[in-house]
Amino acid sequence: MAKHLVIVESPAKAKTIEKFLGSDYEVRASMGHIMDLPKKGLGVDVRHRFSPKYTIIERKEHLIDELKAASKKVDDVYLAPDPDREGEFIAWSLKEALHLNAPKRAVFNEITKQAVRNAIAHPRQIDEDLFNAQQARRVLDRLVGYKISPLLWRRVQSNTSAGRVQSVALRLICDREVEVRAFQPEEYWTIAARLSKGETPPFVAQLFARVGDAESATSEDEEETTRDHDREAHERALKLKITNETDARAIVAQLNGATYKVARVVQRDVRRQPYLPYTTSTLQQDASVRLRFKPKRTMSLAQELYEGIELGERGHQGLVTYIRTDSTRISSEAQTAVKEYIRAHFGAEFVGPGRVGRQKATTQDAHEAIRPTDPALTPDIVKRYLSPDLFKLYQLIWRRFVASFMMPAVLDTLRVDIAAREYLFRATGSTVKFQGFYAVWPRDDGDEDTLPVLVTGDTLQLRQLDPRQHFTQPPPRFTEASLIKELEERGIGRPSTYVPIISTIQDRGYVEQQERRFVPTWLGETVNELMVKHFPEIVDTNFTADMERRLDDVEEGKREWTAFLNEFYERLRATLSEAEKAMDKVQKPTEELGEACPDCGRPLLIRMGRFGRFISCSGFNAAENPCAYKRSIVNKTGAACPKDGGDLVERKSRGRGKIFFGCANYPNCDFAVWNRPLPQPCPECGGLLTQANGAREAVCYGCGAQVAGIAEGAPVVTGHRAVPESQEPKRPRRDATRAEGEQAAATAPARRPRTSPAAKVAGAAKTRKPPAARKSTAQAATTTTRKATTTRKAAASTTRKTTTKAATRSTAATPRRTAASKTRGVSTGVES
DNA sequence: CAGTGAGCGAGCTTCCGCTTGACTT
Repeated sequence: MAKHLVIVESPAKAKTIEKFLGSDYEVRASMGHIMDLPKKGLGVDVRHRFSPKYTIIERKEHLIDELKAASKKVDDVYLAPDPDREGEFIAWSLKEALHLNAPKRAVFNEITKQAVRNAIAHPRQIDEDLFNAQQARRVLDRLVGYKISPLLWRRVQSNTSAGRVQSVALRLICDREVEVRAFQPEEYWTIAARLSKGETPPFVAQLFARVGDAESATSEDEEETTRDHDREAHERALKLKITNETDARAIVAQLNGATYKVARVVQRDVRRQPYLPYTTSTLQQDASVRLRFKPKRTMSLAQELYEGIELGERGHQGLVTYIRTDSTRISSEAQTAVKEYIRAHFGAEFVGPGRVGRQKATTQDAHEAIRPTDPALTPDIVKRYLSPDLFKLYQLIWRRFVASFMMPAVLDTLRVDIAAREYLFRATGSTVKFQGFYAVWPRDDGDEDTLPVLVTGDTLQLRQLDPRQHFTQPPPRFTEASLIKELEERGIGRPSTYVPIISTIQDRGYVEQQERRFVPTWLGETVNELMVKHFPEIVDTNFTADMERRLDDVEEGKREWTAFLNEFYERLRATLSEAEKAMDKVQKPTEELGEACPDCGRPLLIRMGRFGRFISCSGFNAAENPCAYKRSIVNKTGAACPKDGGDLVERKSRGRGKIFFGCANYPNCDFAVWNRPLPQPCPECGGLLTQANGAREAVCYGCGAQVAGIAEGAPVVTGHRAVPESQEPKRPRRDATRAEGEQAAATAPARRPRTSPAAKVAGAAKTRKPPAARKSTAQAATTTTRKATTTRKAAASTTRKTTTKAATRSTAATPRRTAASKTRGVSTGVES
């Protein structure tokens, strides 16, 4: 019989800890919060020190009864929720709900035997200040959400909401949309030269400067002593900007007969540091980019890895540590284990120091980074027990962690400037001199581009000059992953809320996804404008960071939580009453369609409805002879209905608004599918093809044939979506090339200065180079992977931008319940 | 898996953060 009861938050954690503590301890889970403010009503007495009314969370009663019963059977109870604000509140809640007399508070921020035993051996009391900081956070969020939302209901529409986090997320998306709309593409040209030295394979150099423009070329000595950003600034000054075809052709003409001479060769060793282990946010981002998992999918897979997998004879085992964390910290036990693993499998020279991530103001550090629980469980070992997607995610986490404790990679890089008349070309190349963490982690693009051996004064042969037109690109709209990244960097939201935030702004109808990117709706823009105008403090992107600073003071006992709230609420009350007066009721916009109603002849209108825009008769409200004619604005797919040959059109389901595809002749024809129908017929049976696997392949609705490469060979031509999702090109932000059929530049780097549209000079040359340094031949070879260099059709990057708006929109009949005979399918040019 | 608008007036909506299943789309 157990003598002690330990309560933690997560059941998986409970299982692990029970093993550490032995049979005297029973370990149970609270499953997160058990008490909260009531769902209905404010639940806060703003006139009496913000006194909160806490209630047991629905569906938690039964659990609490169980815990209560368990607590009666033991000598003492250890409250061991996470060591952060929320955890302290859960501990307090448990004390209240279970009517505990003198519970002990145990805290550990890593799940290791030593840390857990130590925590149980040295319990403390519930920390009043930490608990108060949570109350302050909770009450502030309640006040913001439950005070502002009702104003929106009255002035905009029902079921809308505002909040400290969601309103900023919406604002980021709206601000970006403004930038995208205001963006003016600028033309620029690059000129690449294919050069060779004697018989060696040719390489590519990019034109980057005109010597005559500079006072003098930088000497090599200066070069080496100048800091990188100074040098870049200098080079920008030299940099040649070609803005039109005439100039480009003129330069090409001059360069065609020129002599190409190596003017300068700079050889340097460059160290590439490994990345830090994953936090929730970085895992979501990386899984999105590398595996194309949505954050929601990533979390659900990660949860499975965390809860444990049946590993044959090894039994049930949790494969990764806790998955909702903001920390890159690694327990010393795990550090020892991974270093030992690296030493044994790669050699001592591969063992690195491990990097320490910077702590941000908002970091709570309650858990370790996301890492494999045991580095010896390699992806290869566990592969047979995992589904393909689970395996991919585990492999990503495993590699990232092991890499983070390996040595930096050392690159032997070469930068070669080539003079031709007064122009300078540049080629860069690099070879891996020491693999370091590249032994387990895919290397970055460009780290293996090589050049022939070149010496100053060498004369080179020009093989080809390649002038190319480009246009600067607008900043990209947010994806789920890039929005999470932005929020995380600003300290907005928590690991457990990144995914729900995305759901919220979609469920409210504030934003929609187009080609995986967020576009605000009319409602979203309207709500955002009202928030920016009337509640600028709340939607200020620094609001949360400021709040956190003040909460720190509360945690440290330097400030009363009620004083903090008082100060905030005074301002909120003032802005609320101001907004109440100044905020007008929003009128939903309507516009003339420019077409007569087929029923009564009055003009048709485009109205804003609950589900977006639709067409209705302006005589809807007429005193005499009112007319209820209406129809939807629909997108055609270009495919025909296999039942009756009607157009298959995009529809939105009720509720969540998930898109499906139905026959335009509904309800006379009820054909509908989830997958997007493709215009081209099945090559096997001539039946209806539908997109599958994110457009990588197609499946025939008729005969079930799977067709690969459909998307590659023949793009969807409905005009609505020229570039299917999975083909969406990764491209440098402002550097899409227009040359059709040519290879685009390397895949987009994570960060590129937005201000510099000039072509990237580096990383263009690809020929063999006699290895300056022999590559390390560690056993790593088997686990080494190479990041596939994605070369995509450059055409795609421009089509995406130019054709998405030139969609073939047409209307199709929407039946009226009363008079189905009046349905019509008329093509209109409805576009904003 | 197929809605939508005005006005009447009732009654409803809403926040963020911590955890998993038990529910049907």
